[in-house]
Amino acid sequence: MRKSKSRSVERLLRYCEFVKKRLEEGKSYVFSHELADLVGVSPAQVRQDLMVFKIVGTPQKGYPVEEFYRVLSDHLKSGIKTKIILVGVGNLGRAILSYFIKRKPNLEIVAAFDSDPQKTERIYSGTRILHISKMNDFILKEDIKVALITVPADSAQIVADQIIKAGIKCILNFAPVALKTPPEVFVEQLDITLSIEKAAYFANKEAQ
Amino acid sequence: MRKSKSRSVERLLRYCEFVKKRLEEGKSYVFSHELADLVGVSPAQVRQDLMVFKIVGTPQKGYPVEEFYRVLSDHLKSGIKTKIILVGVGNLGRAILSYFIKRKPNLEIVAAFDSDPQKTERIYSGTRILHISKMNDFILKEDIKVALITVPADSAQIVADQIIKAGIKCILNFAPVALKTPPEVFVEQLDITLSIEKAAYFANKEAQ
DNA sequence: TAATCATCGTTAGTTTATTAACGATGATAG
DNA sequence: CTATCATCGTTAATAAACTAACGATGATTA
Ligand SMILES: NC(=O)c1ccc[n+]([C@@H]2O[C@H](COP(=O)([O-])OP(=O)(O)OC[C@H]3O[C@@H](n4cnc5c(N)ncnc54)[C@H](O)[C@@H]3O)[C@@H](O)[C@H]2O)c1
Ligand SMILES: NC(=O)c1ccc[n+]([C@@H]2O[C@H](COP(=O)([O-])OP(=O)(O)OC[C@H]3O[C@@H](n4cnc5c(N)ncnc54)[C@H](O)[C@@H]3O)[C@@H](O)[C@H]2O)c1
Repeated sequence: MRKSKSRSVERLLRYCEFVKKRLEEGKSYVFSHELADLVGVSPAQVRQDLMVFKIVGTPQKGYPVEEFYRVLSDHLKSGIKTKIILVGVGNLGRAILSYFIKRKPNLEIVAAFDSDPQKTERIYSGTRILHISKMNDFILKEDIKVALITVPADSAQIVADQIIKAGIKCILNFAPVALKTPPEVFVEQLDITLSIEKAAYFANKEAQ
Repeated sequence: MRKSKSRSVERLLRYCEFVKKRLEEGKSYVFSHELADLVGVSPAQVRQDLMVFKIVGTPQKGYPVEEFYRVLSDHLKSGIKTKIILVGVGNLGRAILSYFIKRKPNLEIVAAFDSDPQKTERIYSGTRILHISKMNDFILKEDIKVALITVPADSAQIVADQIIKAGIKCILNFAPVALKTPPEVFVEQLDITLSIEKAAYFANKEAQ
């Protein structure tokens, strides 16, 4: 899948959350440099992001928060509740489940799946844990498009194949393997270990 | 900090791990397209990565695994054990602690810190959990350069300021806030929620 | 009144990241 | 023996992401 403007989507999501808070605080305007600080880019980048959506501000007051929020939340569909499943209820999977409960109103982890019968057919942190054998039907019936993969590396590709076949279009993969997927499927890789190794690399470099 | 060639470092780390496995399997050569598949880039990119390190191969056999591993592991300092601390022993912090125990020989989480006295002064999954008040001295005495931040968003900046003052040079931040840090500090942001929101965005877009 | 100022929208330029392309190589097949 | 082939090293081209910079605006200050 084209990841087109993937980074700008990240920023837009953060802007949207921020201006929502502004709105609730009763503030009417926001400056590009405030948003720039929020996400860690230059004000020029922020202005460019907003230009695309024809959100116009004035040099005196900045951008009008209300219109800003309306346009962005409409584009980002932040009103729509997205149903998500999680596959692999291990240490990481449970951490995510317990974090997400009631945290984000527009994201809902509607079920989790595991191959271990000891872990399934119960509720964890408000989420149903079902056996993997029920996954295919569940995805189809509930029309799920987004999945989080938190199974061991060996199983990640197998799981990916299964869920894509069932209709999943967007995957967040925490397993440290590059998934082979058809081009229309969006895959985001979140490799915690790799990130730590990278940090370690720079630490050792800096020290010469 | 200059993130220079951050992406290529990620790939090099994966190549290194892969050729190590090759070596153990007794294979002598590897082709660029095999490495390309591994990390999800073109063979041209792989060849370019290796060119920098003067690792030369032949069109007939590919790249010699032994020299490949020697050069890369030397550059990546994968022999050096990097000491890491973790701050914030919540759900995510504990998941990481239990994952890392004995998993990566060159990375060691030597201690974890928390502000909650109920969670500290004990061992979790083989790692000492100490009270945050002992963090500064620990970083100094043990000469720690890498830290993982897994505290709530409100506390992340405070923690970052503390650890940077104590000497931390590389931070992996799991809290959903952009940290303000001096330019010489390497910060990697791992925002799980943002990644999920991004996936949800693409899922809703695809559906029109 | 006029100078100063921060910030705007926009265009141009820079940096980083990645792929395309091309001549060269030498093993293998006809 | 010669043509074909996959793959090499390398350079050029392209794409993505971001910053710099500039004229414009209008409020504020001198
Ligand atoms: N926990 C961490 O902090 C951490 C850090 C870095 C990377 N990761 C990666 O995240 C993933 C999960 O890590 P973890 O620590 O939670 O592992 P874990 O072993 O605790 O949990 C894995 C879970 O997946 C289940 N599972 C295995 N095969 C399955 C299958 N085919 N279908 C459905 N469920 C299956 C297991 O029963 C288990 O519950 C791994 O790929 C790991 O490499 C985790
Ligand atoms: N758990 C997840 O799956 C998940 C998902 C997305 C984002 N995150 C982010 O990761 C971070 C941790 O998440 P979590 O679910 O583990 O939270 P948590 O509330 O379970 O744990 C946070 C821990 O940090 C400790 N803490 C708080 N302030 C501190 C301070 N100043 N110094 C030291 N320790 C302090 C708390 O005592 C607690 O143990 C959060 O910023 C969260 O937004 C987590």
